[in-house]
Amino acid sequence: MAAGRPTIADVARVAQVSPSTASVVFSGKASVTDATRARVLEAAASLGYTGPDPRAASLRRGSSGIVGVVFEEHLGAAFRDPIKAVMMDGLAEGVSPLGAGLLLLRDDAGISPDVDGSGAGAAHPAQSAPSLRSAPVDAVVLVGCSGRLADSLEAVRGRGIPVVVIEGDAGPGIPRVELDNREAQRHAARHLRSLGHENVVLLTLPFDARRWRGWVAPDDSRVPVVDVTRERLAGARDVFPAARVYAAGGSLIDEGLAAGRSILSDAHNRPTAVIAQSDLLAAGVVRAAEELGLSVPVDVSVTGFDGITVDGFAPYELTTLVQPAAEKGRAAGTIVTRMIEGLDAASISFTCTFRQGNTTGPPPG
Amino acid sequence: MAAGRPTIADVARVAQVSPSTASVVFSGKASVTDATRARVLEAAASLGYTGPDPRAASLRRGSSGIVGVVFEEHLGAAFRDPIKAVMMDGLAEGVSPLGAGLLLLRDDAGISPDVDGSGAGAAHPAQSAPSLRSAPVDAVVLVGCSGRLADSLEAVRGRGIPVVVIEGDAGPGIPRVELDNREAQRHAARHLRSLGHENVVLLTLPFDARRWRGWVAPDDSRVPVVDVTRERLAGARDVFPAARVYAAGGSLIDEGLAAGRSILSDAHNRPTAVIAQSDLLAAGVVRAAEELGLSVPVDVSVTGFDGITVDGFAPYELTTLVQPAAEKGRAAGTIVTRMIEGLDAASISFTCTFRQGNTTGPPPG
DNA sequence: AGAGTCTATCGAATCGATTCGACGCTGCCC
DNA sequence: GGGCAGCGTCGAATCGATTCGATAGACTCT
Repeated sequence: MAAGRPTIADVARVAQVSPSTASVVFSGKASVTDATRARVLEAAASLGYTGPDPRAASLRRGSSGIVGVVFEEHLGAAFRDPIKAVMMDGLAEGVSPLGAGLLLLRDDAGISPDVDGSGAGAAHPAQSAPSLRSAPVDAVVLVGCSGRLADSLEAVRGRGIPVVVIEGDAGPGIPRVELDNREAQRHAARHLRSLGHENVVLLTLPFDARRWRGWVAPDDSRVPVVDVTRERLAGARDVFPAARVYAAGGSLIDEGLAAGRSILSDAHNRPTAVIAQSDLLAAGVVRAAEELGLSVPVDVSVTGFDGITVDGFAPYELTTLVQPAAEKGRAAGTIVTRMIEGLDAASISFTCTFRQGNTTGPPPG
Repeated sequence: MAAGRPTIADVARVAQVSPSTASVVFSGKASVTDATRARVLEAAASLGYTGPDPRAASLRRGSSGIVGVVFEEHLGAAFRDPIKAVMMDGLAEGVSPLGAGLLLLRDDAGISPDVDGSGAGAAHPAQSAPSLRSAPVDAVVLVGCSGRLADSLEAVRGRGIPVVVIEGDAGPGIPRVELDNREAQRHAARHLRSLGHENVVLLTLPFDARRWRGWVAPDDSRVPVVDVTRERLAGARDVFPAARVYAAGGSLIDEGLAAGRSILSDAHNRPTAVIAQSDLLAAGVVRAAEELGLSVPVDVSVTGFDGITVDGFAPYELTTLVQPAAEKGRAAGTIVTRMIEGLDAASISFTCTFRQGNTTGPPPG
């Protein structure tokens, strides 16, 4: 009689109700007599029916309850960044009114869909990467997207799916969740200048996906393609236009430590302050200073960026710019929620809060 | 003419082919004349058709290309654990032959589906949490699941969806990806004993979801409900049955630091070695020792667990048990892939590698 | 008591694509 | 030249649930 899994039609038949009624029992979209409900539930139990097939439901309803989150890097790398982790938490919360799950996607997708047109031979199955195109998402959130995947994005938008970008630019018409990176970094720089610092080094996040590290020569015209790096760098230069620049290979204490050694080891040309573009980098610089027998903030001042709790960094408390990471995620969630509901939503910009810790002070001597 | 988004039928009509042919052009499942393909593609372009609707496709094909990953904690918390982050990377790789994305789900779902039966008044829309039941997944991976959500799990299995558990027990018949936690921890303990240690303290991961911290009295009969904690504890006790036990509130350097202060501060009853259940905890204990003017490994030995690179911990190199985190994830991916293909797959157990660092040595005196 | 208002249930259409078997056509080979 | 193989295309059935409008019956209000 029944082949394969039971369907709601089978349940309806056994319970002697119409499929519509059975459906309603599971969705709760209309009222049903207790007796009817009981009969349907009983029938479902006897058949081993465990609820409506999500695939069929999402086709009919036109929505899947899934929000895609696109990263530009290895998933593992994304999760190791504390800011992104917190942001994901906020995002999960922000989309929860949709009853939505988060679908993780890497940004390397977007290869054109037409496969080999070779006539002869068995066509290879052509492994499809998990792609924006083929994912049943109700909305998409791009995290620091790098601008390629433009075609996938176009396809998604063509399907009428809302898209939001967090800290990045995905072209006109796509709402963004932004941070006042430049203004905030300027604030920290002014703080240092008002303390009397003049010889300052800027320690930046990676300039591009290649993540090379080292001094950036003054005549080097390379501009960071990573938005965050570029904006924070600009903010620091607003105050210290001539400051030397050192690029780190990533946001890690160990990267900051290595960079700090390079930056601070030359006693002749040692800066009195280092402006780091992340708290982890800053923590590394502080470690490097310790190693070299320098005292923070007496011999050298260090500022961070992010406002996270650096695990294992106590009793230091970084002078830093606290960014509302969870709020950023939540806002992205709220925006896509609004867009799904047909309301159109504008970009939103968040502001960092300057927090004075114990890693900055007047320059020595 | 056309209302709403164009469908493949519209494209077919414009291209003057049958829907089946148009479908084939996009899926590549059969061969098509170049001319025909071109006509279809052109028609699609002119209509703004960006490819098949994933919802419809997944209904018909019976699979969505999505693997659900269920965590027992806040998403953010999960990502901050380096082991989980690496494991996710491996998992992403392991499921990539499916062309699958990873759907993040929290474990708090599974509330019964029958909503309020109140007759009067407008029924509240009853926000549905993103749930295992309602997610269009082809397979499910449980990460350290805590055993509730048994009902959701039952529903999923009832639908014939493969389930795998990483480090946990989800009942009989569910394949597991395991680690030789007990054996590995025993190895580390024996290493310490062979060095001559006798007064050892065990610093554990949380016992349960409440995450209380502090000494566990010898007569305390509480058994950790968390598998990992329990097994590693058992392994250490195999060698040091009488060792004192201190539970941490989480796997963090700061937790290890706080615990380390408690454990090491009493000069009268100071252990000569601490067996920590994670590298981050161990790093914290080393920091605590430093703070107290103790030298590691001269005054006190410390072992960790996991084999991660603790950011900012150099030049120390923990004596620890290296677990193949990425392989664990990849194996889970492989298993669900096999199960989806109808092959049945057995549980798999991984082995940790003992790595001698510079944080263990003979006891003082 | 009659008219009006709910309420529970039902039927049938619909969501959009995929797929399998059939069919005609071209070209090859003996 | 006739039969056979193979390839490209088509039709029609199917995946499983949701939802809208209709209907019949029960209840309320004056």
